[in-house]
Amino acid sequence: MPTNQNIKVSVDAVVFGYSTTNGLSVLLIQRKIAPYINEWALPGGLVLNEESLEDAVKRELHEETGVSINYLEQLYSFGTPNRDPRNRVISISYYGMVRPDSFELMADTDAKDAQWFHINDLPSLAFDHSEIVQLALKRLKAKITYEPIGFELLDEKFPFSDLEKLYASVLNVALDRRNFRKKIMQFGILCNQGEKQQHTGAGRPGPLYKFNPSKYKALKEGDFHFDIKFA
Amino acid sequence: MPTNQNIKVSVDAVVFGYSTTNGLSVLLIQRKIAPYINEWALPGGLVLNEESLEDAVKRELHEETGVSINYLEQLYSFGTPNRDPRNRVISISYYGMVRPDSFELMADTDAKDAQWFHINDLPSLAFDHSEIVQLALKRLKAKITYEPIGFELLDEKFPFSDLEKLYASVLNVALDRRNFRKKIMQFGILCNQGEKQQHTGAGRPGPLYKFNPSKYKALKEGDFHFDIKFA
DNA sequence: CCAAAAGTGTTGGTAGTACACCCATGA
DNA sequence: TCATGGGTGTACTACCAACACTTTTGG
Repeated sequence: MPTNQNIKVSVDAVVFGYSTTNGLSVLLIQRKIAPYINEWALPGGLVLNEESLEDAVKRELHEETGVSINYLEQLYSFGTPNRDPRNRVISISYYGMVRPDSFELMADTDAKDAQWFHINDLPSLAFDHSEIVQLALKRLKAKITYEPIGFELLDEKFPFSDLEKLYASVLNVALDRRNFRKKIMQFGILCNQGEKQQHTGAGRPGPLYKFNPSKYKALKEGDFHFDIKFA
Repeated sequence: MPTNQNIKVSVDAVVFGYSTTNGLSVLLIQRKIAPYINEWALPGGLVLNEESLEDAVKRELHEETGVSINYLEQLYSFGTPNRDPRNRVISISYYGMVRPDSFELMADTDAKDAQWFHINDLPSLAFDHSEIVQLALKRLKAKITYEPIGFELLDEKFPFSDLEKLYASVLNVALDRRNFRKKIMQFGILCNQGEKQQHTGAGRPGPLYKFNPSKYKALKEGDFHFDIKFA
């Protein structure tokens, strides 16, 4: 085995957040060190010798932004020889989701600042990170139609309309309220919590729901398929 | 940037082949060097310093088996700390397809032998390569239902029944001949070559078809979706 | 003329889409 | 009482699944 290989391995995370008021956003850090000093980039960094790839992503993300993630999935590995101007670095990218309100952002280590940016209003990014974000978005849009991952972006208890707005805004389509509700309800993966929405301003308050992962798992064992396709 | 990282980067290829008589197979090499000497493994090896990941896969594949590939796609990156007993090595895996008859296998460099193995009759594999093959198979099954990649496994000109057998054997289901034909033909992505099958033994010979990639591309620009779902 | 594979239509069920009005609440 | 958002049913359409006999060829 030749040992003259000189390539570094890093991980990067595309973390999506969602709020009914602001829509879909991505978590970025402002770099404290060269290259691309002061520019915005994905949280991430070199993998430690004894650490799994997932652990590396979670560690870097926590160090740089203060965010801990629950849903995380590998996206793609980027290895073009000159994507990093210093050495050759391949990046194994991940994407994940959090509820933005559940964390206070705290920049640290290599990051000077950490912020949420709306998906349609991203700054230009360091390295090939724009490409990574676009790929992650594409994957999110696809995945949300055939796996119930949208719930990772909502509060644990949510009114039905939040789910509807989430789908409409992520998929960027207008959808029929009645048909959407019918479909989701048929799956039987939501449980009504018996509570009502509180102080919503105007309008009739609706009940709060909770996603039931064990019910979903049971259904998946059968030949049931979660599948949302609208327009 | 700390430079004490000591991780090597390799690529591995899961190459699928298909023939109407033998069904779906995977290309494996027998290792010439330790660890796992003499055991079967996926073709692959370390990425060179100046080489893209795809180039690395193609090079290793060609060196070790004599096969050149046309369709190739990234699968997943495996990075568990002890997956290689020597050093830490992360592997970026790819999967691809060839028509097995179009190459004579020639083992070389790290490979002592190179052979096709039927997907249901694989030997035990070195490293975590069994896991990689299983993942590739899962992806192939999924992908063949929503992208017309099956053609990569057939001869350029093929009788309709070959396509049908391919789907039946990859997806491992019995499918309705009339409905399958109806669906594929509706897409309009096959062109009849005006030739007939030759010396087929018994039975009525059918016409030969060719996949029309530009027609498919045109359709995809619209809101058309290739989609085969049976049983 | 027999065996093997190719070719071909119709029907019933199911799931998707389109669409409009009433209800509960807060201001 | 008005504005805002929540909640609900039906009819039409389009697609999918099931199903069997005839045709062409080689032996």
